[in-house]
Amino acid sequence: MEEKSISDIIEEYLKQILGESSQIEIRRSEIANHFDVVPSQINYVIKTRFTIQHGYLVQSKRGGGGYIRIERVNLLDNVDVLNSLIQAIGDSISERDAYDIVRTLYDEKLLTRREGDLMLVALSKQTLNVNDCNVEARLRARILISMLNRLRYES
Amino acid sequence: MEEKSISDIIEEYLKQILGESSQIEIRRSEIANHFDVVPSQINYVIKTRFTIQHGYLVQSKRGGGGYIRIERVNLLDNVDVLNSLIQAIGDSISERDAYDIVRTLYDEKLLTRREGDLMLVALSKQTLNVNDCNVEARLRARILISMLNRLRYES
DNA sequence: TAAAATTTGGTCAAGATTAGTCAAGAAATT
DNA sequence: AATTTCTTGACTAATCTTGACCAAATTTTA
Repeated sequence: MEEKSISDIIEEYLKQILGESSQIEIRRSEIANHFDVVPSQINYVIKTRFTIQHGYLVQSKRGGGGYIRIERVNLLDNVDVLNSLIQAIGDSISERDAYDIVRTLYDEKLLTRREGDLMLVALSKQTLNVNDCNVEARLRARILISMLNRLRYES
Repeated sequence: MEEKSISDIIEEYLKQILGESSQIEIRRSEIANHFDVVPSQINYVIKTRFTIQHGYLVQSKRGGGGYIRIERVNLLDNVDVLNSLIQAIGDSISERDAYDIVRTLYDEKLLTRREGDLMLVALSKQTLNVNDCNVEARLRARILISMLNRLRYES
């Protein structure tokens, strides 16, 4: 609510800019300077909050004129994006990453809250309750991909 | 009658704040400090008094900027139906029986078509893909029961 | 043009900050 | 007296912050 971490604030800032155009290019050091953090914190924010699971593609370039480009994408509409998402899932996915994907679909209004919650409880560690974490993650991947494919065909 | 425990007092305090907005975010250490108890007592209060059976959803985040979020939800009045279904499922259920339950809920208009389909793909033999049939049936039961529990409340 | 210098972003690990778990003992209730 | 509930704290886990070191691209210089 009130005491947000600086990472949360940087996330909001970037998303606010992204609200105006669907793609932005930033200079890492500028953002870091603006929020008075070390440059690698920007990498941390991007790595934890702007993944494909969240519905973002990120590209970057080093050297003079370097940049970090963040692009907002649609997970289900675009076949390429959906494929890269399924590729990112692979045959195994953590509870956290699965949660992020469902959350993104909900944010994009592709799921109702009830549908999203039904998916989340089916993917939760508590429900799956498998001793072996690898087995659990593989099972979660199968369930999630099955559900995504169902959504894909029905939309 | 008797003295209130400190857990009761913390419960009242949280519910009072929840009376103003249907969702609150607290910092565990702040509440613990305010009532002069160890932090884990807050977990105890939440675990015993803010369960889904009581009509609350709880989420949390650790690390800097961490929080515990408590949300009040509206319990629906079809709880009895769901309870008896959960009873009937027990700790194991076949694909066929699970299908029938979902179908029944759909016919009773407790599920939309999409919700029902999402449940079915998550419960199918093909998705679960577990060698041992008993293990599979127990896993299916856990998933179905978790989903039915989600249907107990709205929004 | 090739090497060197400069300018950018990337990785990783240690430390800090927050919440979660569990079990033992105390207190209350039956 | 037995059982249940509450309280406490040691240990665990997740997340965030920082900085040293690495890699790539461009620009400058020999």
